[in-house]
Amino acid sequence: MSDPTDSIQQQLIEARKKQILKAAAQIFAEKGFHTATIKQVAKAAGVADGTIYNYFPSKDALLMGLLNQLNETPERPQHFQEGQSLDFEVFLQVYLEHRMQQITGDLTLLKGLLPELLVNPELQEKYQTEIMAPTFQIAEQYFAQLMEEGKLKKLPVQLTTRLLASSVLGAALLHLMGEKVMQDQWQDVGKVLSSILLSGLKEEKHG
Amino acid sequence: MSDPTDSIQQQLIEARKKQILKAAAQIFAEKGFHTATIKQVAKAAGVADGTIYNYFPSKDALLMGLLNQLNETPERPQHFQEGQSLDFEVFLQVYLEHRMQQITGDLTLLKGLLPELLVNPELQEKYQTEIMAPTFQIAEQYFAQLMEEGKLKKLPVQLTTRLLASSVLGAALLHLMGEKVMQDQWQDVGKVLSSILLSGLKEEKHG
Amino acid sequence: MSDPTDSIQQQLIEARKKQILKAAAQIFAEKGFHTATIKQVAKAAGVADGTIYNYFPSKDALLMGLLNQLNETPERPQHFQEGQSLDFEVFLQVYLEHRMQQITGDLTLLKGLLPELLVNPELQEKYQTEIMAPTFQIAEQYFAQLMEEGKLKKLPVQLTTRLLASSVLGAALLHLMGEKVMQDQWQDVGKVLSSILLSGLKEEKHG
Amino acid sequence: MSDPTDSIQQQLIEARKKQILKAAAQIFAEKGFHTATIKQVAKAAGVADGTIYNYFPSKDALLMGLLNQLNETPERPQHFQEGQSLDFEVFLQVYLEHRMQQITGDLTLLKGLLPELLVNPELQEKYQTEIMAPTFQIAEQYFAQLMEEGKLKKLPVQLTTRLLASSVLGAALLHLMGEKVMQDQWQDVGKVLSSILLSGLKEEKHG
DNA sequence: GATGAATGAGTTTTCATTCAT
DNA sequence: CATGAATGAAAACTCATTCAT
Repeated sequence: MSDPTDSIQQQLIEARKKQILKAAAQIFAEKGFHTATIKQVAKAAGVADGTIYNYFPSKDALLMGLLNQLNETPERPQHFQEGQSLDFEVFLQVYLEHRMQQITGDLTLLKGLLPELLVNPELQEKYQTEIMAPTFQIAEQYFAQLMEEGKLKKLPVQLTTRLLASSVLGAALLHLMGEKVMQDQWQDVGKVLSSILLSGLKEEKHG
Repeated sequence: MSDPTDSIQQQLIEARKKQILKAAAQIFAEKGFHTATIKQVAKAAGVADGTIYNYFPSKDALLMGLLNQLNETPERPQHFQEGQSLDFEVFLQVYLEHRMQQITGDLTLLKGLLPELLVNPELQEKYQTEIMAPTFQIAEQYFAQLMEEGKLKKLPVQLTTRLLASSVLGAALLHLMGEKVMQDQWQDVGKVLSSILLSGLKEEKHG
Repeated sequence: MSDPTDSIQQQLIEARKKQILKAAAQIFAEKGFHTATIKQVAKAAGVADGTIYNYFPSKDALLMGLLNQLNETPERPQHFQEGQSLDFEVFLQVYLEHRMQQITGDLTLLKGLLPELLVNPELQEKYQTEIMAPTFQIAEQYFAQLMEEGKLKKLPVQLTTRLLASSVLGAALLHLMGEKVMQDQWQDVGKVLSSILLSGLKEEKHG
Repeated sequence: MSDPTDSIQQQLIEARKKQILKAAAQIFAEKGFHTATIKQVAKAAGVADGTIYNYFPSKDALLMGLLNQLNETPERPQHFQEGQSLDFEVFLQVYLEHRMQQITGDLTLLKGLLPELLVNPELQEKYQTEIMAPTFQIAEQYFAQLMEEGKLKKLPVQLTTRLLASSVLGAALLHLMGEKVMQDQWQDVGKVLSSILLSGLKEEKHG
């Protein structure tokens, strides 16, 4: 079989990488990518400066590593597939509540990446290809089917999925930017957002 | 009363400040706040490095200055007041289309600020107090009234206004992050978004 | 005419460059290129570390600058031309004595460059093209003519010029490497070398 | 008497040392002493970084080790002794041809040492005492005798031997520095050099 | 004795800021 | 006030050396 020693070595290396990435995520989120220093990350990870370079070739590579980590927990697409058996109304509500909760963690991480994501084309490309595109693709299929079945209004599918994502992303961003109401009532956001997205703001006309 | 020389002096100073801020906005948007250098801003503004420090005490102060500038063109609140005379449906559509168009410029600037906005508490505080709070306050009043009048569903007003802003902000963010669909179909975003926000995604039941 | 201010600026810049190069030559010669630090060069030049980077983009560029400086004092070729009017025997003697004297200064500089010259292809190329090739070209013409005129033996011209240079270079190298005899009797090297090169080591046969 | 185990141990240790020095010679020649890293040497030697430190106390010690190795193959002095039975003219020709061929290998190694040799006094001292001095001493005796016998011109013996060495060293250096002619016609250098050294450049006068 | 991950001192380089002209 | 050369603190990164396994 495979040399078990190798496997253990690999596991140790992976563990160390995760330890460093975790520290990086924390420090980057706290101070922002550029303001954060390798020294700070090293200290947070409990290792020496140089040790980080035994696992990542550069500070930029730490960012990439964080992205890859996001990539390795792609829980999102799965939800859409599970959702296929549910009523859409229920699904959206459940999905958004869960998503809102989850995004807080993700976004603390994203907070460290976002600045670079806006400016660094290489990172942008990676994020688009590896994270956004796959998610949107599955969502599009799901929405297209629902529209086909007459359960949803006929709207431009691609834009609709992006706008759904936008509202979640935007809410999280306001939250990160320190908007008080968004922070105080964060637990209600999923419910209110799903309500708006489902049936709109307008009072429905009666009889 | 006031010494007219002073006034002219003041105007010259203001003009110089604007010239520098304009250059800063451009450079920060292009490269991001940290990657941009004072030298680059100075060159873009057509002045010497040192000159910038005659008008702004530090690089950080340039960011503040940009925020202040945003503050001085508060066209948004006005829209809500104008909207009071329109049908909400029409208003939202018009408002969103206009907002979407305008936000592209704003966000190019915001792209330079956002990183700092996520990380720098002082800046965050300023942005909250001087820009977001006033806008939301007016919007809240407007929405509260519409709900009162039965034109809108009864929803938590504060959260609703934030979510409205969120979807716009999120859309712009996706656009900035290089999302292809959002970029290609940007001109349709306002229409589709207002459609969703008004009457939701769900197919309305027919009698 | 041309703005005299510009000219003064240029002169100041050139003076500063020379000041830094001089310090670099000294420090590189003392400690060798790699062992020398920018801090040491800066200190020797009496400027701050950063100042060096206002004049040279990198430590490597300092080396290049030193080569260029060698290039700007190409006194050697001239000698060959002057030599055309002299008897070769006299010329070689005078030339070597002068060259030996001069090379001590040059080689102190070369001592800083040589290590890199052996290893850095870019530098090597530059040295070949800009310094050696032109010198050899003139020497070749001169020697070819002398051979033509029957004043010198017919030998492969190119190799002969290189070997002439070799013996000077080698002597200087021994000197630099600390060879005692070479150092102690340095003032006689020119004379002995020209004697050997002119009529060889062998005792000439008589009658 | 002596513990045979010790002897085997010693031999193993010596073998390991040679293996490491061989790798060091190669890597130092390729990249130069400072640019080369212990990691690279270790890899080339097929051992771990740390292992090198079981045999040499420091990176500098590797240089010393290489010098010692040169010292252990002192084939040169022997040649002079053999030469005593030959005609000087033949001897010089044969010797130079052989030396030229051999020096290419030596100098590839020297290429790695030279930078340090020019700068590091400790190394310089060692090289002088252990390598150059003995060689020159034998050569001096040989030349002094030839002059005594009237086979060579009376010239300052010490300087003459150094200049002989200089021309060989210089030629090799030009070769290492990438001089094209020297590289292309390397196989002829011995012949031309011996011709010049024997009877000089000047056309001998006839009758 | 062999290993190679961890260390951290030391290096090059950048750039906000100052200040003499 | 404008200028831009000088400054030097601070950052990313390298690598000889150590030492637990």
